[in-house]
Amino acid sequence: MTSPSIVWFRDDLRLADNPALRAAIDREEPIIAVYVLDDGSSGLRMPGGAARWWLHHSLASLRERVTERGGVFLLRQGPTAAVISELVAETRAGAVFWNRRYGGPERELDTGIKAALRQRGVEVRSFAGSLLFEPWTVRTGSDTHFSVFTPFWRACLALPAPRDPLPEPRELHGPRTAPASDDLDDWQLLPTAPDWAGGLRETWEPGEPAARVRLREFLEEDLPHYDTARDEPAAGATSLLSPRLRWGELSPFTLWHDATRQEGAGRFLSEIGWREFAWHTLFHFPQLATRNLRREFDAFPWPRLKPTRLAAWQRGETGIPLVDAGMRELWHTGFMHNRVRMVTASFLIKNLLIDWRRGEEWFWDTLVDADDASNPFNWQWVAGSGADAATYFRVFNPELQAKKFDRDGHYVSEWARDAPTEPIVDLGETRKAALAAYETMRRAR
DNA sequence: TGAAATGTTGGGGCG
DNA sequence: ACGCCCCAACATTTC
Repeated sequence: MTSPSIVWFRDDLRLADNPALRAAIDREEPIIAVYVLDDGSSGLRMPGGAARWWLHHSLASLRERVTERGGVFLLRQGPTAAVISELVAETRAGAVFWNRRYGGPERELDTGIKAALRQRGVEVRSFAGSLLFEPWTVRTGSDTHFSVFTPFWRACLALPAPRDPLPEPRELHGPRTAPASDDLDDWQLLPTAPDWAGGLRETWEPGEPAARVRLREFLEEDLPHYDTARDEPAAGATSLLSPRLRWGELSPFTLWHDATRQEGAGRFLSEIGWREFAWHTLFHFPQLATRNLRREFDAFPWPRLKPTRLAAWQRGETGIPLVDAGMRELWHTGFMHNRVRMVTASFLIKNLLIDWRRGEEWFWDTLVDADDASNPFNWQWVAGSGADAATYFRVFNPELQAKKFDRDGHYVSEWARDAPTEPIVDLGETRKAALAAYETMRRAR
């Protein structure tokens, strides 16, 4: 009589360095891998359109890899807690393992599931797989959490080094008869009418093997001049690993292990540090996507939304070349170079005076790498309302930014060749209006 | 992980 | 040779 182990996959769509999967292997019972597509009833934020496209293909890749190794990979849809509970009953599973999540609704859900299963005598264990440093382990001298990045990251680096990554299993043994699974196509994660995913297909190959290829390539070819070239959107020198980390195709432990062995990786690793900082911030402030972290920004006098301006920004029709290039890269590829993200975000917030939440929602729907922490965190960083944020009066001038970081215009001509050239707003005047609005907010305190 | 305004300095043209 | 002015180039302050 067997009592299978369930490995519940979530934001960790990989075989290598997967501690939950490792624990199941060590338990030496048949393994049932499962991914649950929640129907939204649990308060979780559903992935946006581009993210669903990625999820589909990453799941397809992982399922194939599990199957190749003799395992089973199930797809189930419904309210998460009920789905897991039913699966345990149906398979008479003796254990459920997963890697931890750090968002508010996710933690609440996972805690409840853990308690309920344990009450039924099921072994439940969760593991650290998605963050190098778990939020409750990084504390200031006065036992609070950090609100400034530099001391935060210094404190992380002073902790015991992240563990070595775990090897990828060669074989997985499933139960004699596989439980039923949904058909991935029935989940309708891919866009159909219209199919707008052509640019995504041209740009990306989701899945763990391609993630590993890109990591190798980045470390060998791009990391040596990451410090300078990373700021130039046409240089192609950024890692492009953000969606790999978002979906867990690549473990941060693997990244850490490989990068720290190379000279001059400090800058890149500190970018990984910003990802950690964003997740820690979300852990301590679960409403990050909807509420200003700095409450004084609640008094910011956002004018009534002008939908045509928001639409012009979304479509890359602002008449500002670097902004339009960025927004078109985003629409086409599901990705935008980091510096251009800052410029387009600054333009929406400070030149169009549109609430950062509208921008956050658009990026959520169009980015393949948007996650619950980094996306709202970075929007609040630009808005000035976030943790260790840019002060509001730091307004990017997209023309100057283009001059500094896209001197030859390669990026703009790649993405905004036929974009309008008449700016919808005057950069100088709108900058002044934004500073005045900021001043109004400060006086309102 | 800003930009613009304002201040300072120093070389060169010129009377 | 000198003072004056102009203005780049850089530094500092302010938003």
